[in-house]
Amino acid sequence: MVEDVIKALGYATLGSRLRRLGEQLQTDAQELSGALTGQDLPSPQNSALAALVRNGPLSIGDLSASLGQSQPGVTRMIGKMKSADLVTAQSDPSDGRISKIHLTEHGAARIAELERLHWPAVEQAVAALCEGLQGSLLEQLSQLEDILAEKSLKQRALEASPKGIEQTPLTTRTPQ
Amino acid sequence: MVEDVIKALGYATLGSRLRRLGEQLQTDAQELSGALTGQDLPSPQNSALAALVRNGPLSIGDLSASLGQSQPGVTRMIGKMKSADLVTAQSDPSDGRISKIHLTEHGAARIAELERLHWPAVEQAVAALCEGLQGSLLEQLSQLEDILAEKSLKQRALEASPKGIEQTPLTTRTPQ
DNA sequence: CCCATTTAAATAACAAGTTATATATCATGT
DNA sequence: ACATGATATATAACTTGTTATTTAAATGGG
Repeated sequence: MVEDVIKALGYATLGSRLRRLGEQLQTDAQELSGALTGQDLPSPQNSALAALVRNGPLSIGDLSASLGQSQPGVTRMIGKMKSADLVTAQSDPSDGRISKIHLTEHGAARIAELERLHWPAVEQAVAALCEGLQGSLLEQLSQLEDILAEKSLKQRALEASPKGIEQTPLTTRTPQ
Repeated sequence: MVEDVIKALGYATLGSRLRRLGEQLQTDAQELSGALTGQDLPSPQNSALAALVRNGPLSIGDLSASLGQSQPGVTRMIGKMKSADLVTAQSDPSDGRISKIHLTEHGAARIAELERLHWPAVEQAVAALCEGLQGSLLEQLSQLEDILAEKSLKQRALEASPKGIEQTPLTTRTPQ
């Protein structure tokens, strides 16, 4: 058994640790979603859909700010979402540089499904995961890592509520 | 002003949020390190060097477990570190499949510098950042995001201790 | 009115992670 | 002792993030 260096170094490697845990959570959440809806939506596209349904059509720049990631990254993601017929771009009549991203009918339908099945389930499962966390950030991260290592998010969620999961509409939620 | 969707959605997008914050912290820490040592070491290679100086020569597999990332990822990173003359590979005499990764003289020297300047500074700066965090995981993350947005890790660290920063050797630290 | 600057998005090149698969060596059972 | 299976690493292809640069459109000063 080798030690977990990232964990052992504490604050010196907090960035790597957050990133590592975040990647795992994203993967786990996507798996859970796949099990629930039968379809697979890449995790970053989830947030983009949420941004659009919450705020209406947005420019690439607004999406970039809203998701907290670089403009070229958003441009590429939107390109994929266009190919998947989730969104379309319409250039702004009052400013030709701006490309407003709209949901397609298919995209809106997909969101309805996500709101019914995916989003509340993931939120509930992750909230349950975090329920008992206590102490400093490092301590809470260790607890979270241990919990996740023991049993996957998907397993937990499916055991906790194998059938329907009630919904809280994402559109009306306020930032915390 | 557009809202921060990842933040607004709370537990539903915790994975993305951890990842995003982790990436920022890694970048910030690398910048701080650059300012202190004049050299730039990619953040993941830092952890690999730490693993090697703490545990001695390790196989690719051990490194993979120790860093908590996939074997092919480690193989590629070690390839870059070989090119940078930080490590060398020696195949294990008792098992030809195993490739033991050793520090080069240059790698060891580099680590000595990191132990003197980089690692304690980053640890101290990040610890200071996290000092006042309170509440649930989401609350602590929000606080951390706000603190970092206000002033970069590098700025803080250089202001707090513009000259020398005392060291606590990484090799003798115990996992928390 | 036109040139210079600014701004929005697109493109290119790179980094660092992933999974799936191939290759090479070791271990084992008959 | 050799064929079979297991294990360690390497390779390939992909994802998703980044920065730097290019292109196209809008704005503003002279």
